[in-house]
Amino acid sequence: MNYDHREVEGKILAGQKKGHDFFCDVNNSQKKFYSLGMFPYPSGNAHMGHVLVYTLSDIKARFKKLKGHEVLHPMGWDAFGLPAENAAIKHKVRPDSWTVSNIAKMKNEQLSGEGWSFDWDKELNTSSPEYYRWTQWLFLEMLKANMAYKKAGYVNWCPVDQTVLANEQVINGCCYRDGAAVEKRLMDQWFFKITAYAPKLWDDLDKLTHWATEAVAVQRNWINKNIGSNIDFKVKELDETIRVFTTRADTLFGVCAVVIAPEHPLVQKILAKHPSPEIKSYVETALKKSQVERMQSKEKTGIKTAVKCQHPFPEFATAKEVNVWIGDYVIGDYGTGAVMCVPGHDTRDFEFAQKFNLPVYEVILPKNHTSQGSLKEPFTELGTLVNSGPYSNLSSQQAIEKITHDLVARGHGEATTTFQLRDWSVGRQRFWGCPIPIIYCDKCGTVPVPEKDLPVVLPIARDSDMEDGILNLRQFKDFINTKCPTCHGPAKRETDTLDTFLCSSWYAFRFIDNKNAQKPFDSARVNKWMPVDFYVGGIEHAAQHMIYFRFITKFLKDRGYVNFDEPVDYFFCNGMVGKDGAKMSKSKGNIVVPTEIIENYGGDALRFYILSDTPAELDRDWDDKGIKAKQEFIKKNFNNLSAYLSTVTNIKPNRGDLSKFKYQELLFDLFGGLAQLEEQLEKNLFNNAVAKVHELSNSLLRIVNTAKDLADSDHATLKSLIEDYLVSIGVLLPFTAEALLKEYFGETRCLYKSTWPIIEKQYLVRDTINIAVQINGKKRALIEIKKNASETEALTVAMNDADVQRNIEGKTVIKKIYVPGKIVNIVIKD
RNA sequence: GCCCAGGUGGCGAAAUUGGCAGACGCACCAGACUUAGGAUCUGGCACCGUGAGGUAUGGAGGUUCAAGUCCUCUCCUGGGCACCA
Repeated sequence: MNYDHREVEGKILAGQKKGHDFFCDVNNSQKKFYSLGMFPYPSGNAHMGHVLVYTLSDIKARFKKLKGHEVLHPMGWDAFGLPAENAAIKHKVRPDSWTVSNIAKMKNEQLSGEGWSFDWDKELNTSSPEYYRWTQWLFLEMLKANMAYKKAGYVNWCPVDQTVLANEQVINGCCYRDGAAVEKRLMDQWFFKITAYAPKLWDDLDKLTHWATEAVAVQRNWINKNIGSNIDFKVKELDETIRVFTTRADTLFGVCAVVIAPEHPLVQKILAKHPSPEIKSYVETALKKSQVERMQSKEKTGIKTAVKCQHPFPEFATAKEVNVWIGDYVIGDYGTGAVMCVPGHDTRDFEFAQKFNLPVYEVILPKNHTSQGSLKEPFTELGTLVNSGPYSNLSSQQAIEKITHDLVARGHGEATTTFQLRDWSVGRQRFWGCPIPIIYCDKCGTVPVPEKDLPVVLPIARDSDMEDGILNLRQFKDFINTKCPTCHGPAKRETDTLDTFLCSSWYAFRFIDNKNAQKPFDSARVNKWMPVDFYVGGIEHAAQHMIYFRFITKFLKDRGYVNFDEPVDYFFCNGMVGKDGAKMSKSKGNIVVPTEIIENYGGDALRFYILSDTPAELDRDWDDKGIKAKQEFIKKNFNNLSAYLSTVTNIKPNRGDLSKFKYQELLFDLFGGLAQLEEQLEKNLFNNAVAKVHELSNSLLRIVNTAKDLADSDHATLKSLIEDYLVSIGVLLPFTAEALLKEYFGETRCLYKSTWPIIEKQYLVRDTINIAVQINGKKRALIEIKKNASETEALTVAMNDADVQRNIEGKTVIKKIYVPGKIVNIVIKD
């Protein structure tokens, strides 16, 4: 047989389609393993990123299956979202047809030749009514728990996509998709109260010990817990209070102004009392400014109001009363949307004060320093208080505690914790998404669609619906006009659809019970199969998807549907696959297409190459020479093993008495190598596993190619060792391994259902070992000693070594160290 | 500014608890077989040095019999967050 990857792989694939090879029995959860790669968006184009992700989930799945686990390795489609809608508008294809044909293309043509062990029985599609019915159910659960609400608020508006964006979709003030500058707009929006879970999401980060550290860091950054104080400044004139948030209550006596955000509710009240065209115009301009503009203008802007507020400790304060300013450097929805301006000890406040000539008070001194009189720049670190009445001379830490305590006593403040995490805006003004199950009735108000009426089915978009280049649920009168579930009078449906991140926030649960028509999933079953044991995906999903996934899990737990806190035990962040030092992209023309690679080199070569050399968590650069070498490695194995195996077809593989086997060295190499391969697969050191397969192959082929005139018993042993080798490397090279097993070993089963070889541990050690002899820490000789050599024996061998003798000649030996089995170190001096 | 990950041959990288630095592969060099080689096989390959030997894991110190690995300081690269009070 001469290796031809098309023939070998084609045969195996053809066999798989007939069988049910990768079926997971979810009722068998005694020893379960859930391996999951983040499911793809069905764009119709599989790329190398997909190849890496699913090869990783597949290696893990195959390995665990051989080790005796019941393995769930499912695949599905994150099928709602903008591209389908854009394609619809551009090419006048129905989004549902576009999606369905892309799924078929990806499933049958693009994601099939890599030898992945997906259980297609568990397939799901988030855009199918069978699935999104339960996404709607989840929305209703949120509503029931008072966790979903609609409010008018400033939202991120993308002028290009004509839609609202979540905070997570705004990158540096621009839309994550098209880079357009995001505007602020006041709109009615549905939100999920994820902030209610901020403390849990924060605290439980400590439980994520098996997550990629950078992913945890991203989450920490995003939730960003700040411990501080809320402090009230009374506005007597308006009988109002401005509450500011600060982490530095110790700087309270350095306040020169209170600055509120343009969005702050008090702005309108101030304007009502003191109408001012200047203020009105400043606020309007600030609100209209996009986030980019607000961030990019380095210069501080602001405007003084006619209103003053009172220091909570007027008796000790230098400024007993300070002006209220409006400044757009204050963020409306962080903290209380108001800050105390302490120019002496905060960089931004300092810039603000410089710009508007506000007084700078020095109230914190660096440790062991005296007053500088006037501050040239803000001192923002902790220190010792000064000019702070009775709090002077306290350390910052002491003062934060004492001042906050005293504020509470006066009713002027409280200790508090603030999170940067904002509520999740889940509504999208988009057609191709999960309809929000809400009906608006003039009589009854906002009425949730009763559960029995789910799903609220998305209407079918016909060509005529897309004529104006717009596709929106508002166009579908039959959809909008409905009856109120409560009073049965005429009513209208919600026309916003749900953020696709909601669809993907619970899909891992549904895989476990994807055909359930009564419930989103069976709780007992999900409790057995979750959390996901191995979750693979890019770091780019560490913020949004992973936060929502965690949030929904915690929410479902509180609602009694699941009994675990965290959905993912092990989160593996794969690196990116680039070419020529750059990200693959159409414009650069450096895209490597997986299907073409499979056609030219084979699926096994692709799998083997994509895991080789670079650790899977790091970015890698595609190299055509690399995959060529892998193809040749596979070919060499296939041809050489075939050549030997075809000469011993009449001999049954049988380990027999290994101690009598002719090639004792092979036993050491093979069992040792397999033990290491096992450990590397366990620890996700995939590039090392590839190297180990190379080593195993080198050892085995050396023997196989020279095996002549052997006794039948030696042939039987060798053949059995080859079988073990094939089963284990089949985790990485399933086609090649399975083809040889079926051809020469009478194997009829799928390789997936085989078992990991038994490793004979007694062959992992040799009778004698080579250890290095160091002199003053430098290697000078290599000696051979018995495995169990005593210290005296080892040192004697070392001291008698010619190289050692030469090096210590004429010197005084001070100390001799023997670390059993490791090293000898002789310390000498002149 | 804050957070995270890294820095080891020409390249991608290996290296249990500190214990022979460079596994495995790419590229390269030499040879064999070939009409041919972008096929295959054999050997070589950190650096300096003819050699003995010396020098090497970003840099500087330290701990230790022994440091890529531990400690202190420092430089550089990549990534994330960011007027978040």
